[in-house]
Amino acid sequence: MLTAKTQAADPRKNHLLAALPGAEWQRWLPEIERVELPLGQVLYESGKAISHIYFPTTAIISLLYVLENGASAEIAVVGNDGLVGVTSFMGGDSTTGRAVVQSAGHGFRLTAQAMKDEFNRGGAVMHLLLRYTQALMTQMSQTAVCNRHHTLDLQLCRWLLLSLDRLEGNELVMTQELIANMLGVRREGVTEGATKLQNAALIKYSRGRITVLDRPGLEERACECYAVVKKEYDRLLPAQRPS
Amino acid sequence: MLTAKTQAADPRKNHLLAALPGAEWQRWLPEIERVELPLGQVLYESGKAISHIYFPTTAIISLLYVLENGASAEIAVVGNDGLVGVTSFMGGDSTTGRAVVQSAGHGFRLTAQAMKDEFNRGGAVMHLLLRYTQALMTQMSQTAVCNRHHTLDLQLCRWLLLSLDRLEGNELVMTQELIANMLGVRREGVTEGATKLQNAALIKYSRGRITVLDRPGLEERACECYAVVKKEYDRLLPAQRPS
DNA sequence: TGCGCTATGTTCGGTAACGAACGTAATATC
DNA sequence: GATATTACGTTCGTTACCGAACATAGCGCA
Repeated sequence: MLTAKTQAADPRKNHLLAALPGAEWQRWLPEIERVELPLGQVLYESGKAISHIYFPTTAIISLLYVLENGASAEIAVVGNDGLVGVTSFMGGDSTTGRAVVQSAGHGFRLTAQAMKDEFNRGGAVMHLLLRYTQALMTQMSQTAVCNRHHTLDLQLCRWLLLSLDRLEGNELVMTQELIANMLGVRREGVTEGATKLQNAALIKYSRGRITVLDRPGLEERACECYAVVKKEYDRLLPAQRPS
Repeated sequence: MLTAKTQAADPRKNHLLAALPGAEWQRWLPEIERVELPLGQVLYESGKAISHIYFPTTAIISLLYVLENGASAEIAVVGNDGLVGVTSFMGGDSTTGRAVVQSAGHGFRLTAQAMKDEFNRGGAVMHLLLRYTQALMTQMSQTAVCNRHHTLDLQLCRWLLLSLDRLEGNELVMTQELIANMLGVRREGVTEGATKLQNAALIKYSRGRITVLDRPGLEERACECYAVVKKEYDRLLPAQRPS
């Protein structure tokens, strides 16, 4: 019998969980645990062992790196398209980065050990996880290049689109300050960029709520980086429902 | 009987090959092929299927990304510490990046299919390759952050050290033009940075030959990024000789 | 209703890197 | 030994972003 709660939070909203073959899905079901992911929560910290792997459904997680002087930059973003904690099955147990909830919501989690065991069974699950990891590497590469060559305006468009893809609806709940931290720039720079986008009638925002008015226009304005990453995700992780 | 040629190019100069357990090593030996890697050779191209996996011994390979407008940036660098073509066993078959020989030398290669088969046997080899891939991800992350926050001078130090670690001796054969392409900056910027380093008696250079005079000084001057990556490589891939 | 907090807007001087053009010097080629 | 080529050096105006300081405006809450 489905309770209201389980209905409200279907694990299969997460694409990776949804892609599990029937047998694996049955095996995982008792292992996964639903968790709330409030804004700002740190899922793992640089150098520390990872305890759980997270599969976001409605939340968005930022993988970011914090320098000694406190400056930070986002390396990649994970939503219902993926999982947080690839390092568990890659064998490192820890990373040099940090994972933070960038947009509040929910997700499911599995202990790192359970994840490792499932991975080591090999087969379809392993290959799915590896393909996801490669997609993540693509996103990381593109971020590096984008940081180097593209202006803040373009990067802001890319970032908004990446976030939007991982949410329902067309509204983002996040302040310019937060965005600035993610992009590794000053808050004032984001204000400037956001103002331009608002003047162009692409978005509308007020006190931590950004509404996207013209998504095609935003895509038009974004740098190629967004499209490249999206295409690669689609290629590596085609939408699939298990039988 | 060892010929002069095989002596001059021991596959086990590559750390990953050196780390193979005895049984695997015996199985791989007839499969690997020695190749010359001249400056500028492209080992794989964006979007195209990878035919071979390369294990550099004396060459250095740059993984870089080229934007639509021709601008480029290095994502990571691979030498005798690793392999080029993780995408073969990660399942994607192709990448969005490009691999170019940045410093001429030699290496060994394996067909992508053979690599995939070896990987899929699981066990120690698979885990070794995955740990290497994680180390590579660390390098990519750090590059992204470094691109964002550090000045050209610092990045130049980091880059020289990364290259130096993958070569024998203390001399790098590469022009400022090439370095500029790798770092994704103008050649003039590299001239300026290199001049400063030379004035500080850290390096000496002339027409495509850079000699490192004071390596500790260079490390001192580099941003934290170099040390972080090195430490993570050492952690994930401890020097090991198989029994 | 007003107080205070937080989000956003604006300004100003400073700097790192860009883009382009041109100068110089070391090595290669004949 | 003259010339071409390639690598490096220098200059100048421009731009994107920084750092800091300060102004305003929406919103919760007493």
